[in-house]
Order: sequence, then structure tokens, then C-alpha cells
Amino acid sequence: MRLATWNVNSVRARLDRVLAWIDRSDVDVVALQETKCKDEQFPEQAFLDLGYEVAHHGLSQWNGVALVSRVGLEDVSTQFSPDVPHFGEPAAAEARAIGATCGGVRVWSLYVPNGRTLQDPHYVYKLAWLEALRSAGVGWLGQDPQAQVALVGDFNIAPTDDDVWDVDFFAGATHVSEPERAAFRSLVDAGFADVVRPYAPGPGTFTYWDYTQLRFPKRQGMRIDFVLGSPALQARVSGATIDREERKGKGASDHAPVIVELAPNA
DNA sequence: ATGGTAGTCCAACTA
Repeated sequence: MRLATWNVNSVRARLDRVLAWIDRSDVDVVALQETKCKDEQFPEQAFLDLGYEVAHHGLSQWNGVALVSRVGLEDVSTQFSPDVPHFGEPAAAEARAIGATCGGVRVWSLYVPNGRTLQDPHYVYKLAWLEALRSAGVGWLGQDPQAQVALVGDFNIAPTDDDVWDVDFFAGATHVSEPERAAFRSLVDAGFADVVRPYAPGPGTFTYWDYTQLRFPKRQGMRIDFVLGSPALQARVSGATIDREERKGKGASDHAPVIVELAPNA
């Protein structure tokens, strides 16, 4: 089974590219982030025509997450915990998570809050959101240590200095702060390993390149998109790639797709 | 030449 995650930065603005990529990449399950639309605006039929089921969660023009699957899509949930923090004035839930069981794997498509700046309320929200995710993950593995769980998506964290093109450039910025990195490590310590890294070593291996300042051709990116797998899922991983080619050309998302190959269940 | 973003929807925000 091939499982992918991709922050598409608007599914409507680049629907043709998204469909073409899914079609030629032979992926069974794709987690999308930043669909940037409400449910009623999501172009579901185009995915159905390709032979995939879709579950989407979008509340406004911001955020938005989806799961696309041709191996089943069951038990959809848009809340990994009753304690997911809210944001805004008034505080409200945002469309940053959707989970479903696809081909026996519990897949969560996640769009972690950006944080904006270290002084912004959004940064506090980001850390609280990550703690709620960690707590939920501990609960799932506590109930069933053999559960096949994949926490995938845009984590908006560069876990190590090797995951940014220039450490000095990001001094004092979000994505690289110690509390964010500690939150990422806590997810790993809870049992959710970065299953891509062994197949995509760094430094200089990235999943995101800012649209500005010609960051992509200069190879100045960040590694912030991940597939984190529970122990039973890790055991099935036989390969992984970051599809840097998809970042090229007119109409590309600023993120590249990340793909993991899973061996059949033993 | 010494430059240089893109999405949501039209003013400003988000990333």
C-alpha cells in the first residue's frame, strides 16, 4: 500500500495538478492539507471519477483537510480529542484534522497551526494543539499497542537544524523553537516515528520551499511535512520518497508530496 | 537585468 501526504495550498486552484499527480503516482491513500475550501466547495466528483473515495473537512477559506482513498474510508472523524484547543475571537474549532481507517490503517491528515511568531497567541495555540495530539496518540497506543496509526501532514516544525536551509535565517522564528521541537520529539517518544527520514536523509532534504525569493531553485527549503507511524506501522515501511519534482513548474504547491510504501500485513 | 509569491476574494489576511 502506498500512503502519501501533501499540503496542496488550495485544492481548487490546482485541481488538475493534484489529480494528475494522484493518477500517475499510484497512491492508495492521500492525505491533503490546506484545501482552502468549505465542504460544499470541495471538488469531490473529480476524485470519485479517478476511483477514489473522499472525506473532507473544511469550515471556511482557511485550513481544510481531506483523505482520499481507494482502499476504503471508514469511521471518519474530524476531532482527534474532545480537548482540541480552539482559536480566534470568538474561539472556535478549526478544520485542521480528519481521520479515517483506510486499508486497515488509522490515518490522520493533520494541518498543525503555524504559530506565526513566538509572541503570537497562535504560537500558544500551536503548542496546546500538539499536546492534545500527543495525549490522544498515547491513548490510542495504550488501548492497542499493535494499532496501525499514521499521523501525517504539515507539522509546521523543522525538528532539527538539518531541516532548514539556514539556521541563522530562522533565529527567533517559529518552526525551529525549542518548545516546538520538544513537542515534535514528544510525539516521537509517544511511539510515532518519522518513517520517511531513513529513506530521505539530510541535510538539505526538504518538503517545503517558500514561493518568495526563488527559494526552490536555490534549494532553500524546510522539512516540515511528515509521516509519523506507530510501531506496528513502522514495521511495514519498506520505502519512502519526497517528490521534489512536483514542486517544479507553473501552478505548483509550495509543498512537495511525501510518499511511504507499506509492505502487506504479515 | 542586479530583478523575484501565492491563495482566499477585492482589502487584508494567511502562509
